[in-house]
Amino acid sequence: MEVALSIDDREGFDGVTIRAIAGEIGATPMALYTYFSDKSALCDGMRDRLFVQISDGIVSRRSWQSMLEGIARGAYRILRDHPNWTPLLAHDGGLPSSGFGFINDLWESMLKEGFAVEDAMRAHGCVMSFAVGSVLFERTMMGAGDVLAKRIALLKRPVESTPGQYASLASVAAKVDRWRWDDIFEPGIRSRLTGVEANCARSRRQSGRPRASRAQA
Amino acid sequence: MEVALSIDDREGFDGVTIRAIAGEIGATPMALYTYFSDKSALCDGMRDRLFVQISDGIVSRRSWQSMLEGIARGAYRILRDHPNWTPLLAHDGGLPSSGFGFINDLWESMLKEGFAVEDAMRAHGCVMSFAVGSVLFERTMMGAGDVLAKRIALLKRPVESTPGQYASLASVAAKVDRWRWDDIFEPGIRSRLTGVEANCARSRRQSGRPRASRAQA
DNA sequence: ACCTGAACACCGTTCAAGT
DNA sequence: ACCTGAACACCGTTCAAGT
Repeated sequence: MEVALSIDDREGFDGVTIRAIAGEIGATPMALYTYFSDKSALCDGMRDRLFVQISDGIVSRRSWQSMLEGIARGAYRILRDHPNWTPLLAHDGGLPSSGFGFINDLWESMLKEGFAVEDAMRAHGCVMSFAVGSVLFERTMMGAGDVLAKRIALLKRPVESTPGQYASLASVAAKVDRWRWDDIFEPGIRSRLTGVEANCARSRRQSGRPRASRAQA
Repeated sequence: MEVALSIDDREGFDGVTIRAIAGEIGATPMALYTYFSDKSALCDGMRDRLFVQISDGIVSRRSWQSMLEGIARGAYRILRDHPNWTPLLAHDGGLPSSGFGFINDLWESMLKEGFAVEDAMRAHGCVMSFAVGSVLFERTMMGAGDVLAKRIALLKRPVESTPGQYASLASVAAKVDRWRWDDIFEPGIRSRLTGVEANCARSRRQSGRPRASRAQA
């Protein structure tokens, strides 16, 4: 699994072949079929490892706020550090089983704090969508080149080929090489988290349900 | 291109082979190489068509608000209707050239209305990340099965196999079959859009720059 | 410029055979 | 249970050849 992810990192998702993995661990391609039924199962395993790496970075699990923040930041950071892993997100399979424990704890904590079930999903979705969507947005907007220079070139190329046609695009492209994407992500994730917290408080007031535990907030 | 997207729809992304496309349009595989240099160029073309389909559904381009709302809703709706197209998002290549005109118009309108360049990117990213991230979140959470039943099964399976272990997961899973994801997405996108508008107003006050045109607001 | 058909180097996977 | 090696049906792509 680790070998597969490391190949993905270096060669891209298309480079992850059963033959390549086998070669790297010094075995025959068919030897791997003892451990995975087929390639789709191998991708499931990679998704599993991805989720583990994301949740491993979470610093605190004492409140739903810190868990939600941790899982969102982790997803963003890991996918930014390993852009070639993003195709794993688009694959089928649902939440990997390695994530059941964490998600269960997160939801338990949210429900305990007064979230309605649908509001918990809404909050969870709001924050996580922003995190993984940010990675996709940066890639879609700026391209997925390894070096920033390539991204700038991608955005500037059409502008230069037809001067004046895309004036606003050009004015943004001119600034892009001085951007730190974290400065875009950071206020965004903060804003989502405070918004979610405000919704929780309001939902608690409406339902008249008190907090289960003051200590966690 | 349309044939490629239709195969993607029916057979999944892995089914999109040069041989399959050629067979469907009644030609030899090698005949396609007159129109695409290689498979990566073919994927670029598919991304291009995807963007065109998304922006075709935009109802009004009179204000940056309606453009931003339109592109976000379009991305969400198209990807929900064609889940097998999501892998195209994870591919490299940057913004397809068919999107230059629209994005240029959007940014021009935002800059005119008083957004700083970085704030325009922030707002654009906030709304679009939520839209495409929502699709991914629903797939990651619920799996990508065609039928809702399969999604429920995916979430319920671990719960049933180890009863009581994931109580909160189970309580959410029990409600999932009555959910309409649009009811999660709808308030989310509304909230993002009003938030962005508030930020624009504040940014305009801070810079002391007046609106370029009252009519557009 | 556009299309063909044979060929090449790859891929996931099956199968029969070994330990 | 675990591993091998040959084989099969596929894939993207090259190449020489045709119009």
